[in-house]
Amino acid sequence: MLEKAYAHQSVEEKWTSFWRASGLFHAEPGVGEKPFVVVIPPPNVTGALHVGHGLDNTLQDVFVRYQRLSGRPVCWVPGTDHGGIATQSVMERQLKAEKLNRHLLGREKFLSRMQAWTKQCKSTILGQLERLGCGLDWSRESFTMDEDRAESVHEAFKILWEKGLVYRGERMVNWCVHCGTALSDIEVEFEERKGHLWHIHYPSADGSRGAVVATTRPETMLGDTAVAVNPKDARYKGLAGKTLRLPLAGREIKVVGDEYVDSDFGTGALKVTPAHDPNDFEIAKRHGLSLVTVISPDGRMTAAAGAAYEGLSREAARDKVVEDLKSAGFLEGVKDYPHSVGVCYRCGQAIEPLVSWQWFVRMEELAKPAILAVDSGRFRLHPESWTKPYREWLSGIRDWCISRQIWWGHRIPVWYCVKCHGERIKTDFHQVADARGVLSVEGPSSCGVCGGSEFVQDPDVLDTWFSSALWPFSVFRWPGRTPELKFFYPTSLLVTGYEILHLWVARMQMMGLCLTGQVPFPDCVIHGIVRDRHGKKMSKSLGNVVDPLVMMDKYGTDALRFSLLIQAHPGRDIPFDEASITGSRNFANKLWNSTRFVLMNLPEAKAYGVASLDRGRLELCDRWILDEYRETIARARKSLDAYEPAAAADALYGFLWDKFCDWYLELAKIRLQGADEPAKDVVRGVMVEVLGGTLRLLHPFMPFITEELYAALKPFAGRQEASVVEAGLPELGSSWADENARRDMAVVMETVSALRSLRAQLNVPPGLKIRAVSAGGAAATRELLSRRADYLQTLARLSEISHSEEGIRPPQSATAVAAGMSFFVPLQGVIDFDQERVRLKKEIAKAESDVSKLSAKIENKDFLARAPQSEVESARSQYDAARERQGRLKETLLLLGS
RNA sequence: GGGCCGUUAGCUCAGCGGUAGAGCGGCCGCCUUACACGCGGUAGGUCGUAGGUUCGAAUCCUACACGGCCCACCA
Repeated sequence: MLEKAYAHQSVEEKWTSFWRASGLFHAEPGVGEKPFVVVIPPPNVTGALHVGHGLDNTLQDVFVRYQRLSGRPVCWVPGTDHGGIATQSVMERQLKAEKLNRHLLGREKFLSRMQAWTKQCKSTILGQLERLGCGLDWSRESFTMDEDRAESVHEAFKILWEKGLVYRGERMVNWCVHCGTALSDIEVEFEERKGHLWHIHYPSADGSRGAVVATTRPETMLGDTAVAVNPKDARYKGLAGKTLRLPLAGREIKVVGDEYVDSDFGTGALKVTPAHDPNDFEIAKRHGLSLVTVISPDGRMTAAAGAAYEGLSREAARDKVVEDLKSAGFLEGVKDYPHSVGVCYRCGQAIEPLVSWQWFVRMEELAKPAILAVDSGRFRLHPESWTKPYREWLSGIRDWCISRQIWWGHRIPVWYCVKCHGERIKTDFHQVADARGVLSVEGPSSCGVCGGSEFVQDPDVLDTWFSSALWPFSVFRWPGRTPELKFFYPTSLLVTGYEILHLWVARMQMMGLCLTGQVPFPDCVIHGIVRDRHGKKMSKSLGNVVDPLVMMDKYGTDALRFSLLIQAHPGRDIPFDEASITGSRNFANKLWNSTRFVLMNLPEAKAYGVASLDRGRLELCDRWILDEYRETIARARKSLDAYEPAAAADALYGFLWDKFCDWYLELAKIRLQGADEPAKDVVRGVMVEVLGGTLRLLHPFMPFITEELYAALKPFAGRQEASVVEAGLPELGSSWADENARRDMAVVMETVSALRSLRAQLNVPPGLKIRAVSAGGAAATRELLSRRADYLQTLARLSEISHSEEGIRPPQSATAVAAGMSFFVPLQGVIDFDQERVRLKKEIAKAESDVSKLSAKIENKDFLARAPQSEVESARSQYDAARERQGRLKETLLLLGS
């Protein structure tokens, strides 16, 4: 016998090890039909999983288990991502705590510490995924930086190199002075920050007035090499071509005319700092201006900034420049000026645009097939509303900077001959123009140009997203023509959050198309972010982070999963509240107890179910629940097929609780507590069928509890499967649809509700059984209620119910009106007639409002003429019912006297 | 500056062309032998605003307002 309440811990442990040993989620290439294949978005090895991972992986598990349940083999590939900058930063923080840094340690030692950390982190993460119940194919665990994946990376780089799609170029890149590396454009986030706009006077070299420029970054003036004005700006007519004297530096700079300058902004004169601003860099190219680099990659001022500033941080230099300008009389004004600042997506520090030599991937050519794929429907996003932003991003794409000046990652497989380039190649790599690299993984033996034999490898590593972009095929050991690749690729579905749509999804599509000629996955489910209960993003600094493990310990994994899933409407963020987990925990308990109830009523192990049901013995509630069950199966399946698990979860929740437990089981008790064995067997058959099927449908959402309960139920269902996922999806043919049962149950339910409401409002003691006399009504309704008097008696707690042909109201009665009938309830001594009058008046008011609304509708000529016939008929019968109800209520009130 | 999404009961959200729903919270009453992680009852919305389409609109269209997000090189 089951415990009284669901105790999740032991159940979870039991089934976790069962699944691991079962091989249920393992597929072998070439065996059977092609499986449903999903690759996990590999979590970074930076620590533990958060609740966002919980959502992402639960969703995948739902789809995977749903497919498995429907009989299709599945292969869900687990793995982790080395995480580049993010992971290196974690390690650097650890080192700092030990008063160390990576340079003190050296590349070798640093990397071996990284490996150790990664190993530990991987096992934590994979363990947590298992704890979440994820049906992963553990035999296929991959890591973006293991040997097989390294081979994929090298091959991808080689193909891109050979196609001329990867190149080394001198560009202005987004530089993070904190992380010490270049970043791609999409790794820069923009934040609105408080700042100032300074107006600085640049006098003319000939002693005339010159120009005033506006800037938010005064420290960069030390690197100015021009001032630009719009040639159409009347104020500055004739200024272009003149020479100005740069304050503090004393250098002479030219004024150039450039259409880029917006005359309406600031003073209309723009200081040009080509080495530290991307727009200025472009202006400089157009006008052949020189570059003066005043900020170095470590964020400090260079010698070129002048002796007074050299070595100062950017921030300190700003203060000093402002002060110096002020005392020298060049500062014309300053005002508060909030503006957006680009910051590093990993550390949040302001990005410094710097010019250096980096590796890039030409994107335009890669994007074209990806655009085609989404336009032709070969690649679909869910919800569909993400298609447009995705498409537009692809069509405006710019080259991707893939080199990173960190150590943790795939080293760029390019080597340089020291003899050809000189010793500088070893130390000053990023400043060496046009270095000619040789593509090689292990290093070439001799230089094709000079025959030299000393080579140095490119010191940089690839952007972590480069290896991520290959993930859907690298996990199957592409470029090897492995059986796995052949069988499992392309994959079936990708599930991920919208925040990495560009960073990851788009790049997988592009790389997949370029390198394998196929869309790596035809469907992509985009989910939202898990936020705190007020809709705020979770962050450590706000202290609103929810730890999924704590939630699992406290409420159970199924409760956590279900509460996330039932809120995971397509593409929407989820406001996470502990209260919603409580609700799901309660649901799990409801499921547990309803199964317990069913089991208590199954005396012997035999194959109960729809197949062995004597249909001739079914009564109203049986036919009704089977009809509802049939509809629920259809709705849940339809929603799951459309990748909308929340709608499916909602349908199942409502069915199990509100229909099966609150109505069916209550009515089932009548026969179960009786002595008619064949009747009991009918109920048992229905209960086992409906509950068993519901457990199966719920399994993708709540895998643990459903395994446990199904295991307990299956001896009574004639089932042998070791796991519920092998049991198949429930099905019920159209012959089980039953409009009559639906209609009749509606009458029963309406009547029961009316009687219960009457009892409660008149404070009839719950334990007291009351008598009811019905009057009026259609013959069919009367017949139904008399046939199913047992339902009314049980659910409304009636001692008896009789019908008065004459419609005589017993004295001292309260009256309920439902289903076109009156129900008189004699309540001598219990009833308070004042209260009864109030209650009736309230009901009359409601009925009157219904009547007037409906009469307006059915008297509307346009409605009658143009609305579909079925609609008109339905409105008419609704009107009749409301009229009838209104009449009965009024009559009753009249009898009571007002 | 573009684009996307949202605005429905006190809170969090479903519904997306036929007289407004759920969960939580509130209130009233119940330990009715599966479940107090429960049961019954009940209050509470002119569905952001203004127009339009339609016999009929929370649901479709157009503006606007207010949130949020994404993209964009405005000092």
